[in-house]
Amino acid sequence: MIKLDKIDHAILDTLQKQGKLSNVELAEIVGLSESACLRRVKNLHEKGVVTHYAAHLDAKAIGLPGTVFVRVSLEKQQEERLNAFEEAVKDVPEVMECYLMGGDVDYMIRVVVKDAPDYERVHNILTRLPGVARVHSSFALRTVLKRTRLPLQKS
Amino acid sequence: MIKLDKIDHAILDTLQKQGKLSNVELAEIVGLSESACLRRVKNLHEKGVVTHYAAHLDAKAIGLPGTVFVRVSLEKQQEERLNAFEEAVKDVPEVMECYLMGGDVDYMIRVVVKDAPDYERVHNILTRLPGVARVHSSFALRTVLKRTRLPLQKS
DNA sequence: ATTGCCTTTGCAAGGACATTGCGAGGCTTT
DNA sequence: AAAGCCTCGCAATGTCCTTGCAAAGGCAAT
Repeated sequence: MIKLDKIDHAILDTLQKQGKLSNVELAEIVGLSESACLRRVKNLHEKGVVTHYAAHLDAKAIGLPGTVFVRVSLEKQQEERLNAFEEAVKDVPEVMECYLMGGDVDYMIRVVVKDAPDYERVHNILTRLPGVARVHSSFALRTVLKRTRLPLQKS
Repeated sequence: MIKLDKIDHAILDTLQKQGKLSNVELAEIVGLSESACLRRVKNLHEKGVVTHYAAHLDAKAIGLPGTVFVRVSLEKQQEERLNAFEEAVKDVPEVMECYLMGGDVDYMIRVVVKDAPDYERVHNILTRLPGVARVHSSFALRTVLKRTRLPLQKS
């Protein structure tokens, strides 16, 4: 794990909130000169702490207001089956997150959709992925909170 | 809903992948002049399609490799109770997502943590939020896929 | 405490970029 | 067909990014 001092934390915390901030503004916020600030940001990239920058869209504005949590159980828990499913699920663009779970369910998936009929389409895709035995869907009625800013405490 | 043409889609799709792209590079990718491209990007901001830009961090690199899905049931489903819980959950920085769910569970929450002991701390916080009756936790064994790029199909 | 080494900083300059105004072209409406 | 509107490309100004270099700070060993 990479050592991060207080200024690094300030940089990361700020860039998580305002990724498009100019370097001069960022430098002023964290209390560094432009060059020193830019070097630290670059370093955080090279060390892999910052993976990438992304514009975030309003899901409603582009016609994808729906969120569905899908729990997928596979037929067998063989290694090759897991890989086949995992590779296949990456090709479904509506799938935003996928986690291998402990407990009675194999995968937890978050899917974005236009509406209920649109989810039927995605549902059919998911049930046909390799190794899938059961698919259990839970619709979200409303998004209460969606955050991209990871908490940066003292490590 | 805002009307988006093919170029808008290209802009959004590109900025979702590479939010730090310079305007000149973006203009070349989408096949526009710099000024025209910049105006469209600005417009997408003003219309609320693009909400903000964010740097994305490697959760492992900053010591938060764990993901826990938490299902929270409230005591009563009164409007005021929902609001109290929702406002309180926003103040828990480890909570990255929170959805009001249909079905037998009230809220679905995704939490990031350092490890199991760290989750105990967060668990205690969550159980003490206003109106909480039951908290059911599911640890993710592994992150298979985490995407920030929403699918932009023909609407 | 002092020396030496290494890291990180601030300053300055050149080059790249963002941002505005202006006129031209295309599309829709009447 | 003509008018109006929207969006485009071009050009110029101001801001920002980016690199080199010398100085200051932190750390370890003596």
